[in-house]
Amino acid sequence: MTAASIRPARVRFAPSPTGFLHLGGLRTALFDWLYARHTGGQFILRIEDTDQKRFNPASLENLMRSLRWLGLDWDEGPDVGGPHAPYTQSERRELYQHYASWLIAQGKAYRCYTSEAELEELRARGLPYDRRHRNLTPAEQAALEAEGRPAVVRFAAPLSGTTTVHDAIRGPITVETHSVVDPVLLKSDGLPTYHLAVVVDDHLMEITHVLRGEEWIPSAPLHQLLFDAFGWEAPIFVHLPVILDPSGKGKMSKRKTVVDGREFSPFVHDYMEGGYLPDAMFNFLANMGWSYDGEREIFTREEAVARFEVTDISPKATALPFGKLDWMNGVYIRQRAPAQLHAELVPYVAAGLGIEESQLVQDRRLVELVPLIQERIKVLSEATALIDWAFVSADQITYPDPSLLIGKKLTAAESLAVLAVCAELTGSVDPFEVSVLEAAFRGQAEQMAIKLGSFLAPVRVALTGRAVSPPLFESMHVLGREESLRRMANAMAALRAVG
RNA sequence: GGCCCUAUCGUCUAGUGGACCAGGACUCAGCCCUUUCAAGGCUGCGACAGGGGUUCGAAUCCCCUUAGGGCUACCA
Repeated sequence: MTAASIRPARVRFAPSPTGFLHLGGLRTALFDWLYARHTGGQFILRIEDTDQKRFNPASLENLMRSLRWLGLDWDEGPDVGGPHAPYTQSERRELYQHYASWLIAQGKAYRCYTSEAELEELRARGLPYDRRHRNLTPAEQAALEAEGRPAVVRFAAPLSGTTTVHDAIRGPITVETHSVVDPVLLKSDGLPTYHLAVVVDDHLMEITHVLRGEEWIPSAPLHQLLFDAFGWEAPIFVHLPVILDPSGKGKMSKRKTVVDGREFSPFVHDYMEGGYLPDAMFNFLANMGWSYDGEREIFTREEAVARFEVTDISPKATALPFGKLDWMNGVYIRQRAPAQLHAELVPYVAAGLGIEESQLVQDRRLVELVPLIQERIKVLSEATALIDWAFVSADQITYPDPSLLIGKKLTAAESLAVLAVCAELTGSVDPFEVSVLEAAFRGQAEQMAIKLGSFLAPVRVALTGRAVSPPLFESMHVLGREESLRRMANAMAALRAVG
């Protein structure tokens, strides 16, 4: 543990509710949470909805649901309240107006009457704002006010010197102060811009560490200048590397993209619905820009909390390795207790089968099937495709390609004979248990001098309709003796029909 | 264009001047195991962007080049 983690940190995740939460945002929230928990501090959720034009009401619910799914619980926030409520910026507008007025009174900010059109003109000529209203005489200002022109409040940034912000990952970042060209603090609609709101709120909410995307680095000097202007101590800045597109080229887009023929979604809810386990996603994301120790990539939440340091985060942008996500999700699925996996699988399988969950929860077949597919699926949503044969009647197993019923190195006649003898065994074994079935079938295969794999192939296809299935004797047991016999009979008929 | 950030296997990463002819993971290939498919085990392919310094010694520090990325709004 380093000196940086001795003090309990107050860390906030401050998304703007303009759309669905994406993986980059979730990673930021995860790091926020990890650091708050590591230091025994607080994790705070704050909603930055100062852009009323882009506000999307659905995004709020999506956001909270996504955070809860990953297990990121917040100590203060819009729904749970806290000592610095409200936690929604649109409900704090008077606060920002007050601080903007204070800045004006101090001569550190001023009202600017430049219209959008005038600004557009400057931009068209490649020029920044020319500070035209920074030093208005009282008479000039009165005249503009009298015209009823809408005004914004701009920061009167210092005109010389350099400004340095300290980034916990990158060290000092220094820029020429004159490059900060009097940014707008208060918009003409009375709401603050991000810059004012973030500084005021981070100070008022006693935030100690600001973790945010590196796209904020360019405006960090402005924020430093604002903290200075207010006479406040700035928090520690931690600019997280951006997450790149899976192709590795460019920032991850906010739409689905296709790479190597596979579709990738940036949205968290697509992974929730796609059958990824929150534990796996947590573990996966924790490896994006941070690493546990260079050797282990699988670790628990507790282990990550114990070890997480903001100064260990890499400054390098990363492309999400989705192949590794799948692998890791598979690892977590295999680690699951069968009973828990069963519970997690029910919604997916019920949906896949098109039946009600209530019809499935008690179904003995699924209970038996879960351990069989546990090491064969990487995401929950793949389960149905592996076991749907167990939930249909014998007649629904058709053999469109009867040649599949022919085992490797066997003729159609031999396969038919295998099926016949297997049906006989199936009908006679007692008790109808996996080990008994296996012993009987093995003995028979040996007697007929057929490799077990080839011997079992016709039976596998007969029972499941496919050449690939969960282990055979267990599958037979799931179906039961009578159902197994029906399917073998049908298969033999299908094979004879082409034979 | 301007300002800023970054640079180790295809990808995610370890590495903070000597223990590195660079370690782990995913992917891929081969072999083993095997009841198909998986899972598991073993082996292999595979990187310090380039050039200058500093130093007895550099992946590690400095500079330049190159490449990628971000920002450049009364959006966040």
